[in-house]
Amino acid sequence: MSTTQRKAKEKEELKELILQAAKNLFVEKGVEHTTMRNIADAIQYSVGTIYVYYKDKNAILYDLHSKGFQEFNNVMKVLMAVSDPMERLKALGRTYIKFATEHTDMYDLMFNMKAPIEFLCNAELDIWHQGKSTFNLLRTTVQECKDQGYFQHQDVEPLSFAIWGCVHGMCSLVIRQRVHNIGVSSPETIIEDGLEEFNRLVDRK
Amino acid sequence: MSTTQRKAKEKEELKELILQAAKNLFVEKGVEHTTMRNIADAIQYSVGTIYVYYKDKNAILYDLHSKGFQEFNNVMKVLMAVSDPMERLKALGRTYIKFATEHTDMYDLMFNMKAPIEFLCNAELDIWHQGKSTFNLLRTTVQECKDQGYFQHQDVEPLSFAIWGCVHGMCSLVIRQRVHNIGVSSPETIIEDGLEEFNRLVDRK
DNA sequence: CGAACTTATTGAACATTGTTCAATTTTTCA
DNA sequence: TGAAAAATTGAACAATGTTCAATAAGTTCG
Repeated sequence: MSTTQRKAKEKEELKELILQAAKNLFVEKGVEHTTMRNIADAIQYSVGTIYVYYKDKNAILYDLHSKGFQEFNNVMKVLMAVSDPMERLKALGRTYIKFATEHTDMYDLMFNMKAPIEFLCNAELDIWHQGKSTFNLLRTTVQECKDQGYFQHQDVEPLSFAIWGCVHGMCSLVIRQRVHNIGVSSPETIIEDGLEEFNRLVDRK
Repeated sequence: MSTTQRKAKEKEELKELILQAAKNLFVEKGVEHTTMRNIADAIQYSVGTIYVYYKDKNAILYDLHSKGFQEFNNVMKVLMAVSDPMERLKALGRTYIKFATEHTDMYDLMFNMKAPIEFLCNAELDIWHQGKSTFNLLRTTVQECKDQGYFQHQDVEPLSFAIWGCVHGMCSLVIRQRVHNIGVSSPETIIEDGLEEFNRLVDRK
């Protein structure tokens, strides 16, 4: 069976090679300015080969999207070690922003682009597990804050969504360039400053 | 001069015709699934004619984006009549969400899509006036809340940005389908519920 | 070893896009 | 009316995602 195993491994390796080449090109020149032929050239294979390993361009995008969430999830999960829930909540926000600003293109792909979700819908996967589990980290943390006397008379799930929305919204507005040239005093640090003020709203019993 | 005036008026009318046809098609089948030929067919002109009135597809998108902001601005400006600033702040949020959920495609174009901003950058317009003036409505309202004793020790500009981010983020997550199939209990009303909880965070002295 | 069979790879070909521009039609006005 | 100006056309182009018959490489077994 060693040959079939080796074959399978080689196939996986080539698939990974395609994925990484695609990622590099996407980061370098943007998703919509990267062609299938570009990817093929980068790995020194012909266009046709890519279609053996991926159904279409969206499939590559979805795979990248998945890998991104895996990593994102891991980064966030580490923070569950912070015992104080309010501290943890703040840390989740900081880490989220750090990820978004350091991996702009990945973040865009994960949270803004339509392609990966279209692929997901076409594939008829009715639950988006990765998104669900990341959101659960937040929901759990907010619940624990509530247990400690924060957020009295507040509903955990909608509140968690609002918090997620706030952090995501700030990142999204900056990434999608809706804050540039708008007359904001410090565009470089506006997200961090925004988070600081948001934390002040949240950290009250 | 009546002929030249009429000519100018006719040109404007045709430009508007193109714009409305484009908008209808965009709403109907999505921006990226609407072709220039589709727009031409809809208005019973040939493709070439469109290019007399618009430099390229992005120019149409930008024009639509501008018109959208004009309307958005008008809707929001009305709320400045609400004298109590905290009430006004909440009304701004509600109205923002209403606009976003009722004109999904327009909102997407205005706040998420890259094309209009790319056009803006290429045109070397260094200030995005419409975005600026809408943000100022929010900033002014937050400032007035502060004058009334809310948001003590908070910085108005970053706080305004955080508030904007929260509302935008929730809308964006829903529109871009990042909340579907995630296990949230009430996806239909999640934005409104989220806003309600956010308002509870904000409405404390 | 080598022939039959399986798998992997290729790249020309296709349909569809945004965009251009020389040719054609329509309008203007002295 | 007829020549100049303006408006409109649609075939043609380059670039894109995608397909698939043809080719090459690898595997198996007598």
